[in-house]
Amino acid sequence: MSLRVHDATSEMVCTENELLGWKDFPKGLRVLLLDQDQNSVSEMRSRLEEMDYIVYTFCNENEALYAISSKLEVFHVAIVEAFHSGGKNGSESLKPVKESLLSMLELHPVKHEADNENSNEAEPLTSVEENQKGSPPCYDKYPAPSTPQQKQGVRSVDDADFQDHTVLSTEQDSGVHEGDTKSVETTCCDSVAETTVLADSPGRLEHDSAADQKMEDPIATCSRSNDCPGSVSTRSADTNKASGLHSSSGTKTNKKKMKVDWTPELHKKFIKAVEQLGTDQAIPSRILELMKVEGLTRHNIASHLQKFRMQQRQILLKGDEKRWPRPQPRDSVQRTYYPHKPVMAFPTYHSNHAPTAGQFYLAWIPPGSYLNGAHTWGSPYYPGWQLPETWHWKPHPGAEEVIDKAVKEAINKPWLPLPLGLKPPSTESVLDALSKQGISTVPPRINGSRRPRWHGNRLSEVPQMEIVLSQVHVSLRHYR
DNA sequence: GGGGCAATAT
DNA sequence: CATATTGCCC
Repeated sequence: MSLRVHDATSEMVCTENELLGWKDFPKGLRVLLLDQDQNSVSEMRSRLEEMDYIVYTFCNENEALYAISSKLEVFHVAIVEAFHSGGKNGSESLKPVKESLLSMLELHPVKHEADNENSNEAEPLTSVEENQKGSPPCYDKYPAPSTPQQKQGVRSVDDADFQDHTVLSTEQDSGVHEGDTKSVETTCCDSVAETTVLADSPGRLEHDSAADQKMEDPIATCSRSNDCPGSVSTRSADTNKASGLHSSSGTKTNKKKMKVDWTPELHKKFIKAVEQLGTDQAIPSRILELMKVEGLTRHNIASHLQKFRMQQRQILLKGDEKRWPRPQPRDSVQRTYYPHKPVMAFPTYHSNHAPTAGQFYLAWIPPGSYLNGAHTWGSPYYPGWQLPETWHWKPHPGAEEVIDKAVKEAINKPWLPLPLGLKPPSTESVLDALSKQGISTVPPRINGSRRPRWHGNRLSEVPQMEIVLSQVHVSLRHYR
């Protein structure tokens, strides 16, 4: 997916004029609409829907960020209202949103003029600066994948008439390169001449020549700096599994552990595997075998998983933090401009990039999981986990207590560590409650020698599903 | 041995 | 400083 972020500066998310410019986008454009103001959301939504766009509304960044980060939905356009009304300037307050858009949607911010001359990004970025007030950010005229890469980068422009446009754009590989890539490119910093070169299936030879890197290569990214000339790139079909390793037999220089470059493509595979596995099954070893990326070790995945989980948590925390703003340092230049700086993000358009149903896979809690406890598991925010065509996020959680939300968050996302300040219920109380609920399948280990420990907010060494489901019941009582 | 976490390294 | 690696504990 590709999108741009466009900061505008009207109080409302979008003025009449601005909306007019949006009318010519293709039908079915998937719009993420984020605005705290319920009325604005409603109005915007109806307007957009009149234009035959598919609108997903969010009144809280947390949810929007989650939707983005967990890739619940593929959005073409994001219209985001900055929530901070004072203090920070727009770009600062929007940071989490932008960051999420960037990182989770795999946009690659590049310094303004730092156009790396010869490095072909795996996912070329196109950036179009939007200067004209009120006009829709130009749409790149449906750039085809063949479009030569344009100026890359992220622009943040503050012009005099209070337009703060941040235009991000990239092209995501529209093709669903379905699991063909089964090797990981690792890089090491000393000269490793022994590169395993294998011809891949479609008659194309992949090699390590940095100068000859093709941008459509899913995982060929070379470090901009030339300090890593010896990038080992292996590629193989499913059949030859050990093909990448055989070279190590003779060469000792290759023994060194090579740093795994988690390219967006690799990360995508990772995400895919994680999604496919679900929360309780998303463990390194399974992810590893699902990714089928040659050369990737379980440790690599474990590490990446760790980072990924932390990012997930960060996103959630940032969302809550913003809902509970703390006093801003009275510093420096108070922007007397419009306090709200809405952000619009929209993609370059691929006529052949109609989102497919497969992209709507729910990230962490696949539908059909936890069938028994679906009713208890379901969050008010994710009613029924329907297909995105039919569901919409609950517009507004209301003026809920922050603590309540934190609790719900913890319950709904038990795979995440508990937020700071929220302690899990004591093991005893959980066990007690479980037994009172007639859940007798849990204690096999518990009755044994060792007593379960808390990992994050779930018990270990008990059947995951049971404890997770049970905890939904238990926690509601005991957290409060 | 594997998962998770934290320290360490780059 | 972010990210990947390594080590340690269970």
